[in-house]
Amino acid sequence: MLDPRLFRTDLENVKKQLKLRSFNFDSVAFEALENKRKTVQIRTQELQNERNKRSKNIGQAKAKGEDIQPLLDQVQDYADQLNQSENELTDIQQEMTALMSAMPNFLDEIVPKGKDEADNVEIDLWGKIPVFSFQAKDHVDLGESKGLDFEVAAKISSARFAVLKGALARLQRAIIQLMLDTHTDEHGYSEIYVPFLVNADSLYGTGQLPKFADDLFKVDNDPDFYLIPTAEVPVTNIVRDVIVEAKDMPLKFVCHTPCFRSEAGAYGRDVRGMIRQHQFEKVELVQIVSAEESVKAHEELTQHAENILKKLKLPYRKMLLCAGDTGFSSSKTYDLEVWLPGQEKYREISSCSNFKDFQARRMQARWRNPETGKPELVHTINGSGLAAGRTLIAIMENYQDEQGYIHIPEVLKSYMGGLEVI
RNA sequence: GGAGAGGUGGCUGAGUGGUCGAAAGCGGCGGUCUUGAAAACCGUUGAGGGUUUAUCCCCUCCAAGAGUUCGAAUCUCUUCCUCUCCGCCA
Repeated sequence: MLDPRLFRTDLENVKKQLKLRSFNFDSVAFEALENKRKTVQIRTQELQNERNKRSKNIGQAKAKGEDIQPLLDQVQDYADQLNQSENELTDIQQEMTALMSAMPNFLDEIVPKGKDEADNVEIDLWGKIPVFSFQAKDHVDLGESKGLDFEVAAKISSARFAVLKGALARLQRAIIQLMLDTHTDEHGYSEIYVPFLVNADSLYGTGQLPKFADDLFKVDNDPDFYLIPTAEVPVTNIVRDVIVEAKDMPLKFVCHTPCFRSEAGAYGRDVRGMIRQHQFEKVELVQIVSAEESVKAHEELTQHAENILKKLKLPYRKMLLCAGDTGFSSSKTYDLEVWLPGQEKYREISSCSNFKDFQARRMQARWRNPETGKPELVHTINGSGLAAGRTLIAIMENYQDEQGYIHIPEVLKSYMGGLEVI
């Protein structure tokens, strides 16, 4: 959520910022609503004040044993007026909140213009793309004889699910272990385990609701639960409605969870293989920091994700997303894209975003700044470190040999019980 | 799932219709005293919002929502959560 004060003090800038995101903002209608809000709120509060004063008078008169009937008569006509005014105010406030909840975050000024992923800017390139003396296979062909099974998954569930058996299942687990160990032991994160079903408030807090309900799996319950699309949701919401003490800042969490996405808008995209699934494993990094620290923390968190790719010796590039490709809640996002020999393309394996105070305002997540003694909104930052399913694909494809074997990367061997080749 | 007890400020905890945003204690902050510190004493100490240049002032918030009332932390209803016992269970 954007700061409501911006709408009152600098509406022109709001218009300009939202236009950068191609968000159609009717500022004239908004301003009219805002003016109405002001009038109604002032009137409501005056009426409330009047009611409070008169009620106190009645209380005092009664305490003295005076006749309160004349006072009661006076106050009669207030109830209706006040009630009407309060209802009107509530309606206006709800309308404004609904409007503002649907507005995307402001982009960081460094974010390049552009409409889709073709306009993203490469800012770093790491590793050597492997050159094979044979036709490289993709993970589907490589996995066929090794326990990567889409048919069984389709039978048990549906398309866009995968079953992993034997060494491949273990390899995915090894990848997750490596990530968790690296982030806790070397990057200073605390590991955390969280629920995979969350309530609507949590999804509102991180910005998936109300706008992106179609991307989520909803579980019929009263009240409804949703399967998490990313660990970002439960982990970030830890600080919802919390004022974090300065001594506990920054908060750094690493969390492994499965992620569930309906992929409603992705019919026909990436239908082959396990690039795009309804369920996948991910290790997520989340930082809760002060506004002052947030730029630095975002850079660092992205590097933490990059370190995993480096350890696995997987070639990747780092992209700064353009305006059109940056997510709703984010002000600035780096995508890490790993090289997939089977597709001869770089594909997203991590997305690291700085949400600034956008999620924090929705969540009322604050920290107490010792300099002012006052609660201030935190900044939230998160990124995949990394998506484990896609990491598995990347390893399969980059570490293949002519016979179709997959070699285990050096750093994973200790997690694989000595297994060198699958 | 059944029965019972509860949810009050950073924490403990009082408050069953009328200046209660809320006693008291602890903690925090400021001060007196001290070479310094502790102890003692004094003062201060929630969040959000409106208005304002600012102060003042005003509104809202005692799990959440609805209701009764001139007036609700206090009464009624619904929901959620926590604890205890029983049942079931990895």
